[in-house]
Amino acid sequence: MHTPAVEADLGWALGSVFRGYLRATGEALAGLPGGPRGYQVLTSAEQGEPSSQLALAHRLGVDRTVMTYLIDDLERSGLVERRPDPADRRARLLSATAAGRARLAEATEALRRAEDHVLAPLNPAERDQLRDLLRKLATEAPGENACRVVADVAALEGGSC
Amino acid sequence: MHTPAVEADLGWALGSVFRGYLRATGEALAGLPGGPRGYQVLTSAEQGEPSSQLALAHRLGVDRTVMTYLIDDLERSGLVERRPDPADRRARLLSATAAGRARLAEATEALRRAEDHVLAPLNPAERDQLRDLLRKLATEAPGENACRVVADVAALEGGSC
DNA sequence: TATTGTTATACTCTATAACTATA
DNA sequence: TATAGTTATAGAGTATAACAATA
Repeated sequence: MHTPAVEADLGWALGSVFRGYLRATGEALAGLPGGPRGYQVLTSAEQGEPSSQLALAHRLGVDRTVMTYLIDDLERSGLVERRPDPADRRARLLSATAAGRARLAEATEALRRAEDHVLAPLNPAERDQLRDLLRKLATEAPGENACRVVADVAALEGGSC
Repeated sequence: MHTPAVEADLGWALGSVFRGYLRATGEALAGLPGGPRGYQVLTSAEQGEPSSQLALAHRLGVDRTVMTYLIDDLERSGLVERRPDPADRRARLLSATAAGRARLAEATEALRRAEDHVLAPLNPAERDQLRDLLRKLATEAPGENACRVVADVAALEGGSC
């Protein structure tokens, strides 16, 4: 065959695209603490979503300790603020500062250009297709959001989480 | 808006899908040295592609030192063999052993089931679409295969690598 | 007793630098 | 001199465990 087997592997393609995305956005988000992850935290903070650090950590697929470090860096840079949640004083409410909102706007624009670069081989219709398919997969993936992450082979073989 | 901003981010979707893929395949390929990466190396070795470790490392997006460790583990498990290339005795030719080919066949089947699990939210047509789009993106990405990986903002802004 | 967040620690993965052997 | 591969070392990123505060 002409196409080597590795190039036909879904995992290879996925990893390859992901690396390309991280490289492009790493340049676009240079200086923003946490890179793409920091951007996502900043986005969430700016939205003022009433989610705890723990809930946000789950959505972003990171450990809660990693979330602490991420927010530490963003707070040190004056982009976000932590306040105790009046309703549950164990939890912290995250909010973006004025500087954070400004930085987010810049980052969003830089990110848009970087994504255009990454998606360059696809035409506009294909780009929309890819975004839709990935979003669908990410939001409806079994075990990712619907269920909690459990490394259970039986569940994997089963079907409904 | 109802859909929180993070879920609309391409990077979030890509990372989320990639994590789900790694988790599912991590279970499917349990015991195979190197996991998905080891599978890709084994695949390449079985194909008998006349590529050096260095060339393979580039295709897989890893450092050449990582490739050494990967092959070390696969060789220790008796799945692949290294032989000096007669044409260039600095280089090594990789080949799969009988055990390696058998293990690859098992792994391929396990991987197929894991991918079905990961792609469960998509219908058959959508799965094909996603595979095609990712493959197109991975093989035609600027700076990934066509050009060498260089962290050059000017090139990024430019267009042709 | 369970949970949120933090800290300290350890581990894994990956990259850097120096080396050998070939070219 | 440059390149393929290896090794040792260092670094980034991540997870584990113990702790404080609160529920």
